[in-house]
Amino acid sequence: MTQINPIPALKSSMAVATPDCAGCPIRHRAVCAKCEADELAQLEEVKYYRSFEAGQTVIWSGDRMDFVGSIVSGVATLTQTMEDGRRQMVGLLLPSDFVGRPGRSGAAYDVTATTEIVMCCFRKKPFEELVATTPHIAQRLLEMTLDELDAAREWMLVLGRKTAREKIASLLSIVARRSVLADQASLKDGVVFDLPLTREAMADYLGLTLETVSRQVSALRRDGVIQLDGKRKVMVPDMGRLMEEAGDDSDGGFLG
Amino acid sequence: MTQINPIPALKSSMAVATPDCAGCPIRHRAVCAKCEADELAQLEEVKYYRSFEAGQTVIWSGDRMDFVGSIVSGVATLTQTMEDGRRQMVGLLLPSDFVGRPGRSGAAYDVTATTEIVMCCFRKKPFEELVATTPHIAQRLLEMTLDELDAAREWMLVLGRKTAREKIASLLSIVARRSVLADQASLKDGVVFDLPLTREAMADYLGLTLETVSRQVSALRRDGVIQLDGKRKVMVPDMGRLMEEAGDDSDGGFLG
DNA sequence: CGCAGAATTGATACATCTCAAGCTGGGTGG
DNA sequence: CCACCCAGCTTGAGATGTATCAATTCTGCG
Repeated sequence: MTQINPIPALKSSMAVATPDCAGCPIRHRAVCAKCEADELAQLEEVKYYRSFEAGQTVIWSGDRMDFVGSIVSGVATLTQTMEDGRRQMVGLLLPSDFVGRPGRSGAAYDVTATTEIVMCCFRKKPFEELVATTPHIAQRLLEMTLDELDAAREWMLVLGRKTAREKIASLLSIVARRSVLADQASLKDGVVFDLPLTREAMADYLGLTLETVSRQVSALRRDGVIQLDGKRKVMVPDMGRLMEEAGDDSDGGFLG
Repeated sequence: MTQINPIPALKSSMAVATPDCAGCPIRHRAVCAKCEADELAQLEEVKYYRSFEAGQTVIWSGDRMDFVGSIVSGVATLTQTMEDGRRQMVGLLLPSDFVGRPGRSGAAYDVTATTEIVMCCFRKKPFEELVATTPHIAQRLLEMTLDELDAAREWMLVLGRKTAREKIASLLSIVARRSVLADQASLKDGVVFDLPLTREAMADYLGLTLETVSRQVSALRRDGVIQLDGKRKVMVPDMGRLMEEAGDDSDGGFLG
């Protein structure tokens, strides 16, 4: 089903087409961020690129996983599904995020590409050995896992205690902040970014129905908190206002 | 406010009164689980015990943290609070769980003792150095963080998609499983354990109001899924039944 | 152009929240 | 020793936010 492209056939982005760590767009933020040249060389021996189309499933929960890796470009999601079909997204994977758990054989969640994505994969066994022998990799992996844990806990507050409107505002606010970090967006007087999620995906993330998501997005637009351009582009004229709507303290260290 | 007891004054448990790693009840499950004798010796140099009474706050969110550590006995909680007072519990800390984040100066959450607890604390600075130089500690910390991340993600499903009744059943089921692991409970035909949480704390964990928690606990008792003995002791005659009520797949690998 | 997937909007149902009384049990002081 | 007290808990009745069911209306694309 999932075809393997050791050297990915990319449509547009040539930057990733050359699988050389030096020019990698996520070099300084991914699991390899702390690596020295020799350590990178070791990683390059067990690495390969793989791309997935929008909508494609990267791994099914429970499947054997023979690789771990980083998102190089695009957006993927981590979801959990109950027997009766109820679904909850438990992670939003953006460029530089890590996929997979060293030391576990099977995938714990469904991983799905929501846009076309390119992944930098490492064969699992040798990568685990590198984690054990290369402190720079182990340290970075710990840092990233701790960050993910914080993000998951922030999300628990969103899911457990926030209203539908606050949930939408929280999601937009988080994606906006990460977009600015990745410099994929501009900050001028406002912030503009792509939100590559359908209403249904947003609902799965927020523990809502897609109808409620639609209503609340419309309400935020009516109230001037956000502007929409087409289906995917979001403009936030005033980040402070958005974060107020999210129920977060004033600026959360984002501005100033 | 928080008094320091380098050698804790314990009422009953003499096992912990001697701060010697060899006889430590969490020796094989805590952050030190993988350490060799020499590594333990290094840890012992920067470790001290500290105890907190039930209800006492261990750390306030935002406070400077000069230590990290393990829960030796008792139960503590990690909570997040919004400006308007809404609260969400984001972690339940049981014996062997780790408190604090290496590499961060301030606490991100409120940590509160819900029973009397004993902590094995490590001075933060030297502990961070040990993490950097002792792979066995760094590896174990990564393992534990990954486990916590999984737990947080499981909790996201509970918060986002489960009904009030399923939420209660999920909480009981999780505490029951951990109690069995810690052998603090018996399994015979059923499972018995202490639930050291008030209705309000349960509500904060589950994203419910305390009234809804009370109603659903009563309903589960009426339906014979659980039995209560006093305010804290819970009996589960049939774990499979409880897990069905939680919406989890049949036995989740717990039985058989 | 016209189709299909995605999004919006409306009307109603229902689970949980909110507000408000009581209850219970363990500790305390008269 | 018993009455009181109080935090924690239970129960009830009504309010409300979100889900559910059901049409439409967009939007991109073949």
